[in-house]
Amino acid sequence: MDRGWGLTLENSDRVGFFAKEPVFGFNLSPRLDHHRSDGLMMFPVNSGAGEDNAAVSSPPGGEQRVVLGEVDFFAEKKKPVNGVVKKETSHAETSTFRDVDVINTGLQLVTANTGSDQSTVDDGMSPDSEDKRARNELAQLQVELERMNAENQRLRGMLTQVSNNYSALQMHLITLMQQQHNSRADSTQEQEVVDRKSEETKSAVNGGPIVPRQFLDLAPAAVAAAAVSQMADEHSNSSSEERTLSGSPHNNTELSRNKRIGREESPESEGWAPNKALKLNSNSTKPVDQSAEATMRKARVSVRARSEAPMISDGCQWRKYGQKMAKGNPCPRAYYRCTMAVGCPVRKQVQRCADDRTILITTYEGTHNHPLPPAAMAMASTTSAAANMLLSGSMPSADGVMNPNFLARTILPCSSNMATISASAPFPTVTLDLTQTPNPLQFQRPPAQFQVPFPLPPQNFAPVPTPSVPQVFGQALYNQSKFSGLQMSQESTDAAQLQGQSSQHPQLHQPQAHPLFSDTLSAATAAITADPNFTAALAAAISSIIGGSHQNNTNQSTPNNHPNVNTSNSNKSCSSFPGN
DNA sequence: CGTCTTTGACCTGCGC
DNA sequence: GCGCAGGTCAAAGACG
Repeated sequence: MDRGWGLTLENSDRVGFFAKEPVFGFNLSPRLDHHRSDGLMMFPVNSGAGEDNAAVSSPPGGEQRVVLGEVDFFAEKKKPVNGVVKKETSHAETSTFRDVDVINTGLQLVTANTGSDQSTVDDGMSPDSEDKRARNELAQLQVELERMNAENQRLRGMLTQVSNNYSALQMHLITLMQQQHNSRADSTQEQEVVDRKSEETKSAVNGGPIVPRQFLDLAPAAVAAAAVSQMADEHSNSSSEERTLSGSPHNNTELSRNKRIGREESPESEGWAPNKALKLNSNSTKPVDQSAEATMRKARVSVRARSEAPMISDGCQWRKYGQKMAKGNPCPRAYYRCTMAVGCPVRKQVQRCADDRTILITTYEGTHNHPLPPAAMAMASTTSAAANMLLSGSMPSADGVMNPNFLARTILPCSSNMATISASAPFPTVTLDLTQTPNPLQFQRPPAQFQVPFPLPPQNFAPVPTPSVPQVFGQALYNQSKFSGLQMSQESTDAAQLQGQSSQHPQLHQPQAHPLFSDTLSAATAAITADPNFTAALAAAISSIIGGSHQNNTNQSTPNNHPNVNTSNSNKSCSSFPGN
């Protein structure tokens, strides 16, 4: 190496080539401060500007570059033209070294090139040179593509790991909450009996009615279950005091329902095969995950849309398992369960509205426990987001009283005709009405205080089968040719907005007061649905899905026909349960 | 033959 | 306790 090629690492982020003499017509243009005491010249390649570039490769001719990992060397060369050395443009791009091995590899490439006989180097203008240059660039592009693919794989792996960790942490949190809840249950129960007797005595003395108290559901369920049960309790006519004590109807209901759920969804039972043993084992303690699942199943999302079809296509596979005539509705109600995976707990009920039979009411319940096809993801994620937010938002206030208005504002801050929350139903239900005509004045961003400022989950990646990942509603939009771009762009926009709000408005974290608000994934997804633009897109997509197969439906929301979204405090939506 | 739908029976919660 | 209503099961039939 008479030419003195070498590589110098001055420090961790500074690297350059040095040479004793110009090589192959390249003017390495060392800066004065890069001359070394030993006669070598230092050519830093760590600059973003063009003047500090010092990269060499051969053959000369055209723009040459040597790609060393993240490093992109551009040559500043002087090409003889009619005996005049003409300086061509050069510029540097990324020059951040990450791996010395990569640097060494690149160095070998450079030295190998520079070690070739100069006679083999043409003037860079011949067809061979053009072809070679093109091949070089193609090879470089391929290297870059491989590097990007590797990076993509790495990011996907990280995403999967994060999702798994999130699920594990969530389950751990629920378990801890459960243990803490159970540990306090005994002492609390005794204390509540004392308190109750004290209150009864007080009421008897005052002659006033006994005010129903809000008790935590002492059933072995997560706090979320308690909160939702409270919600149901609040709208029940009977006194919660009786239920809190022994043999309360409500707790019997919970136990019975959980018992049924345990029969249907316990890990021991495969799929929907009945499990008589579990059915009879009414005293068995149900696992925490079953309680959580039971809680999730309580929340429902009802979608009203106009359709002549017996069922809207949401991308999932369903199997009908029952049909009943509901009171007050001449149209039968059909019961479906998801058959895309064995044991998927998601069910839906389909029924036509009694008032307007062109309206199809689809009520979703539960969360898919399996990856969803792209066509099903939009529907799934949105309904699950609504359900999750319903559960997360159904937190008692400091005084223990539920506020349904808070729920309505939280889930769909701008919803009025579009979405309502029925807390009086046996299950907390969010109803998305996609049959309304639009009101452009209502398409404004929701009040900031009702937005949940959490970063968005990376839902644009391949679906990761995490049990708690919101999956229920609306992902039929996802990747369906008409709407994939719509939803993805909306999500990214919302992600940026939400993240920005998160950093700029720390007070918006107030809803995190309850542990379930730490469920950032669901909350974030709920925040997406809280965005009127998203709900509009959702409504448009669902309507279009329906309309796509039934072109005769003209009075429905389309991408150009957004439904209304504003606030409603309606406590009694036109749900799919006319009898309620 | 396997899958899906139909449909009557059964279970459970809740109101009276 | 009884009846009603919602929800589910499971056998039977239909279908490809």
